[in-house]
Amino acid sequence: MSRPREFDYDKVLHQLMLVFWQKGYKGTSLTDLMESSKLKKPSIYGAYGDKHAVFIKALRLYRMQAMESIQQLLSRENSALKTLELWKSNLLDSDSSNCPKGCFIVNMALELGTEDAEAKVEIDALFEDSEKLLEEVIRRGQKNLEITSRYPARIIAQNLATAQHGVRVLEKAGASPDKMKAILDYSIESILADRDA
Amino acid sequence: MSRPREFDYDKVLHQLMLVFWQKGYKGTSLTDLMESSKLKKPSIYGAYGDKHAVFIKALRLYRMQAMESIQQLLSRENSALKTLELWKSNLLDSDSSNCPKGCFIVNMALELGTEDAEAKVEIDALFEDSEKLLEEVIRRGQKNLEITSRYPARIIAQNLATAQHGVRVLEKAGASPDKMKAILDYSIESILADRDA
DNA sequence: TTTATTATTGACCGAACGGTAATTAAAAGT
DNA sequence: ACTTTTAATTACCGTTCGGTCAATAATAAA
Repeated sequence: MSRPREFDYDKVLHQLMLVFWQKGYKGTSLTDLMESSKLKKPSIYGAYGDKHAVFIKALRLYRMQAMESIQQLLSRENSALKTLELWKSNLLDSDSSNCPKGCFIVNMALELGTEDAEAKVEIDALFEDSEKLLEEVIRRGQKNLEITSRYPARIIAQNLATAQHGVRVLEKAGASPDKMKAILDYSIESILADRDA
Repeated sequence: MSRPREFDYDKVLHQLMLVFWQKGYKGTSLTDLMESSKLKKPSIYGAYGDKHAVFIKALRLYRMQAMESIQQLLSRENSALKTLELWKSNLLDSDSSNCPKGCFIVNMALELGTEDAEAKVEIDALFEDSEKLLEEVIRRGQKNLEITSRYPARIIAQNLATAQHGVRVLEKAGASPDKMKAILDYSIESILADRDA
């Protein structure tokens, strides 16, 4: 018993996310959001809330998509090495794709730090979850003797996650895909098991 | 034959840098700069130029200080391992010190990306120079058989630099010093030579 | 067909933004 | 003492910011 909205809520939220991803939180104005969504201010406000609420919804959407993406990596029952290669390709592909540079969450972690409590929830959640998924991959690889057991899986996973953050920094700063590839190649190669013995 | 300025140019620039470091470029208003420097708007403008010019001067100051700091690490003729330990302590100390979280340059790299050409000069310069200094340390360590020669010094240095960026991300996001220490410990330990043979 | 509810629109708000013109004050050169 | 030059202060400018009010339009329920 009411007028239905004339736009696709999820589709528009995706568009809004892209704007925040590209321009940052403070760098995005309501005018930017209006242009990309082709909605007027009160429509955005009515559907998603104020600027900060839109932003948090955008962060959450990004996190969900990112989580799904990396969970798919693991669900396919590949070897640990193959999974890590897919992880690497994923990082390199996103660089050449048409979406904004870098990881939205990492970008926002550095813009907002720990000041925005709601944003911090999303940031911490993605960081922890992706670290845990990497740990699971490493654990598998250690059981299969693909990956060194010289260090605990957790430590190795922490380091891979940190390397990923670092690569995101380089990506955003305009580093070449070749350089990013070299770094990720090393990150993987240096934890292979056949070095041990 | 003119009136001298009543404040210390360099001291005030340092203060202004801290504001940009803490609040980011877009997050810093002229009012913020006025409060921290205790100067009025036209005084700031007269001495340093407009907001963007102040910002670039602040970035350059930070880069100079950072460069000097890491060059000092190398100039003391320690072993490569000792130098890397100092490098690690440096990263961990800056976390517990009273200056803003994270690396100013990394923060700005992620806020501005490649859009601000003048800022990009400073960002690229610090990234490249710190990578080169790390490469020099690694090269020394390889000659002394302290550090593995399984990979070229340049690759190892790239990876250490990337780990540093990643740690800066974690620091800014509020990670514990313990976690950062664990990651840096691994980064160093995993390139020691006594693993090879 | 009427009524209730909600989406959309256009106009508008006060506040904060970066920046500047005009004035006053202070030093140095003559 | 007087002029010149530059710093500091005050008041102000136009623009953009995020947000909202009032009016209109569209749907579903009665």
